[in-house]
Amino acid sequence: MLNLHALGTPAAARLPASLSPADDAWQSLLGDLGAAELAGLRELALLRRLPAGAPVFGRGDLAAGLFAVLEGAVGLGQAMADAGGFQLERTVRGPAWLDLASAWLPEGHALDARALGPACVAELPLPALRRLMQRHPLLAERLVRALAQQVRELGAVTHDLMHKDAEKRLAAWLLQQARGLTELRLGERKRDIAAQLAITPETLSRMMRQLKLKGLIAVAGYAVQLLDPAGLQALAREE
Amino acid sequence: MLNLHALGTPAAARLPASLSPADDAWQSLLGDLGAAELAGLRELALLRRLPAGAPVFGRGDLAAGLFAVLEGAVGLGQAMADAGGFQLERTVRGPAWLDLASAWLPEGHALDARALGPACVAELPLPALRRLMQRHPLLAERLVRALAQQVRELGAVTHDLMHKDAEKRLAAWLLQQARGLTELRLGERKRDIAAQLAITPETLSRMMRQLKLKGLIAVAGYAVQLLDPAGLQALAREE
DNA sequence: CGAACCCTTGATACGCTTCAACAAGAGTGG
DNA sequence: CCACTCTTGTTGAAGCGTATCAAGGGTTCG
Repeated sequence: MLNLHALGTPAAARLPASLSPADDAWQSLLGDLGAAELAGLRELALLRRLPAGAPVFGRGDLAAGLFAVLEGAVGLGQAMADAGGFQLERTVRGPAWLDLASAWLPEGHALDARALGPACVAELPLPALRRLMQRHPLLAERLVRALAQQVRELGAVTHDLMHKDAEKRLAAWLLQQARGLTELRLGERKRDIAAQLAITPETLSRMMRQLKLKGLIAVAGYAVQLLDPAGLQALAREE
Repeated sequence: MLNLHALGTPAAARLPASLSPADDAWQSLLGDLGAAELAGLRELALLRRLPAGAPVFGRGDLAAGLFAVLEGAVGLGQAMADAGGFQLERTVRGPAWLDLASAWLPEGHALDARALGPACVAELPLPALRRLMQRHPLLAERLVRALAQQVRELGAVTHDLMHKDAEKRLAAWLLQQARGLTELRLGERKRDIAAQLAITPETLSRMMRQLKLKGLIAVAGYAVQLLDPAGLQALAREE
């Protein structure tokens, strides 16, 4: 959803050279901000560059700040008992918020987070951010808006889980990933896509074949063509 | 979750008589606030007293403010084509927030809302609230906290839908409703409870019988006793 | 080359829904 | 007061959707 600026960043050309590369990320996370707000964010953000597989935070850890993925992808899920395993629940592809909510709550983080590839993660420590919010009401409002956006998205996810079967969810997911184009490249392992759709890899494989047989898509490895976007849309719609 | 203050309101005795009855509601929605913030809220809130079945807002309607249920219960779901039908997705039992998010987003409300019984609903118009937030940063922070709480709860719901079967969800729901007590009264039709658990009424009936046969609960109509809360907890836990 | 992944495919099992029938109130009107 | 109808909850039988288990083929990498 917020990945629009990830590739081209046409706005970057117009920004003064003094701005750090993370500034575009803040723009796409919080919308347009004034120079003062950006400077404040840049000053208080703790940037961490992580290798693939590195943990970002753990379930139950006390959250000292807000977390965002600036580059790369981070997985949210549950670490398994055996050290290597990781039951993925959602992947966050930068730039996007990773955990906006936990810092405000006493329970700490709800899930484990670990880098899926090399990634750059920012943490905004809560006390400092709070002060910045008091000086810049615009920033506070933008945070509220970002939280509202997350509420909306999570609500849509629960709705889909309750009312759409696997095929419908896959159709909707393909359309969302394609963002209007008719061709798309799967950016992660199919088993991870399956995890996000709350189905098994086997079922995902079968559903892909179904859509192929129905002439709605063409699949070649990790490249997918949407042959009939309108048909997919109709399929994805409920009832 | 926030219903704790709904019945006893032991704090009410300590408040000056000048405070409107809605003040306790604001306290339980936003936490302790100063007199100035409360006065501001009381001034800008639009209160509506609704008869059973009255619509509160509709899917797609532009949201002009934040909505909260002060008294009674409001259902969130989808109105059916035939005028009477209503596919319930979640019920909000006052005092609790009904829709904190939509006002900040351009898409409007995500679901239809209608009173399930006689209810009292408050709307906080966004422009006025925004001004109030700028004068009272504490209020802004409390709103952020409330949104974070919703993100947390919705995340838990999706997690449960993905990883828990019907029996586990029912066990968890019973424990949550009982709030530590060992006896509880079902406050709504069983089919509505089933809708919230994303199962059919038939399955709910069968699951209740299952739990009864396992000796975990005793059921008599709408009265339920938790005979073995620890056992329920163990059942509700995943794996 | 083998080893370790990943994806696919098939057979089978299980959970839940759907459909149909029935019992138990609550209201209504004769 | 008794039929009559509506609504709700319960129960059973059958069927659909998805998971699970097991096997095979394709890559990549040591």
